[in-house]
Amino acid sequence: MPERNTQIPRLAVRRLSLYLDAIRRMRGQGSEWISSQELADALELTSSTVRQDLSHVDFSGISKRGYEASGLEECLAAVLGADSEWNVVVVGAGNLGRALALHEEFRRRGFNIRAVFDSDEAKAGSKVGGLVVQNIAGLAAVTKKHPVDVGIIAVPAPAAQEVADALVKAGVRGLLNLSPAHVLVSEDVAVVDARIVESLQELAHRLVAEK
Amino acid sequence: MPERNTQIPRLAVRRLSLYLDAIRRMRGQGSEWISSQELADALELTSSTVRQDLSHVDFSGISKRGYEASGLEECLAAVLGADSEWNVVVVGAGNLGRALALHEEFRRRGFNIRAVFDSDEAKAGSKVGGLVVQNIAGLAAVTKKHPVDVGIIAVPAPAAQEVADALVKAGVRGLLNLSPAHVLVSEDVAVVDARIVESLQELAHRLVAEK
DNA sequence: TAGATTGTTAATCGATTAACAATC
DNA sequence: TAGATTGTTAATCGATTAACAATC
Repeated sequence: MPERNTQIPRLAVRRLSLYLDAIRRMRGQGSEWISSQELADALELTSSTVRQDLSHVDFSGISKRGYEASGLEECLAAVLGADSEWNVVVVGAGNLGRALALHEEFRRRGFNIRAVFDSDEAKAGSKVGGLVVQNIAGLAAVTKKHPVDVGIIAVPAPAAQEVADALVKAGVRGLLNLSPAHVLVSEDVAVVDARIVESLQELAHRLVAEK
Repeated sequence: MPERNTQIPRLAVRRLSLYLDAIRRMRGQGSEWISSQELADALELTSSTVRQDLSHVDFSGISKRGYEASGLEECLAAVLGADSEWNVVVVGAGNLGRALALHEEFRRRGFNIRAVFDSDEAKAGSKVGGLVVQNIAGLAAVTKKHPVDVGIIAVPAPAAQEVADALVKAGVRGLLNLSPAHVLVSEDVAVVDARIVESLQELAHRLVAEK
């Protein structure tokens, strides 16, 4: 059962996700007990950071042994919603949007792509895996029929804000923004920016600075 | 001319990239002078943060007017390497790898995809845009002929480390890791993790926590 | 038991924000 | 000139790390 009253720091949440992955991998290799030091080594963190992070979830380790792997996995999965199924729509049926809609890793983790939208009439009707690309105008009708948890914004920067507005208006409360644009939303909506272009630019900066 | 002696904090570098984008957009709308407050408003930051960040680059604003837009754009582009052309290879010719290889936004920003690799013999020979997918074994030969600045890791998590090793061995000094795995590299190599899956998981967490 | 590892407090470090003199 | 905005210092805030008593 996750702690409900205190909210977990954003950066800690990110790491909990990494711990969950690492624990699953270690369990696959036969580990039944995992120490904060082992997790730290796998992710290049300090054991202190790991223990601080885990103090935010309601699962206790045991002195001398560490954390019982399957219990911690279950607890982290619950805190992160990784034990649930999520309904996701992708807006933008370009290369990136189609790739994400087909991304096996998402489905494996419970993120189920239910629909793909595009504003381009020429794209409407084309297939992405088992789904038919729909005109963005049909978004509200879809969310009305089946609640959508997350909307992935995979359109060029200039269109990102209007797509965000449309998703929010349709009742979607979680947005993953893959465009480089900053989108403004009301505060009851969660936005995470993927910042792929900025990541490349950060690499370029480091390569420039190195010289 | 960028400051060379003091290194810019990682989070500030990320924001410089956002400022550059915002400035270009504002210039496109006719702005010739831009204040720290305008940039802050566009990105939901404080003007104080913007001024602190800009103090890391060698470009002065002017009291009462703000920053001269074209000059600041040029300066930020230089600091970030956004005024250069970069040679990029993609490893992994799955949905995501192919999408990134074809991503127009990258080319527009000077990140030129020079080759696409995959370990799957069945994929070798297939086309991705104008490029032919090559077997990963040919990586070193390619980097020997033309220096590669950045390698994009677009393979499933279990293969990420060996791909990173291969890229580093081939002399690539910047890695963009799109897999959820943590990769270990020597310290003269820059790695940026895209963390797309973790971003979705963070959204799921917020939706769980909200209830 | 002896020793390893947790959980937690306190210290450190770094990033953000506030404040304001300088100045155009 | 008067007022707006920078550049920078100091204060605050938050995140990471160190340290260690508790304990299995």
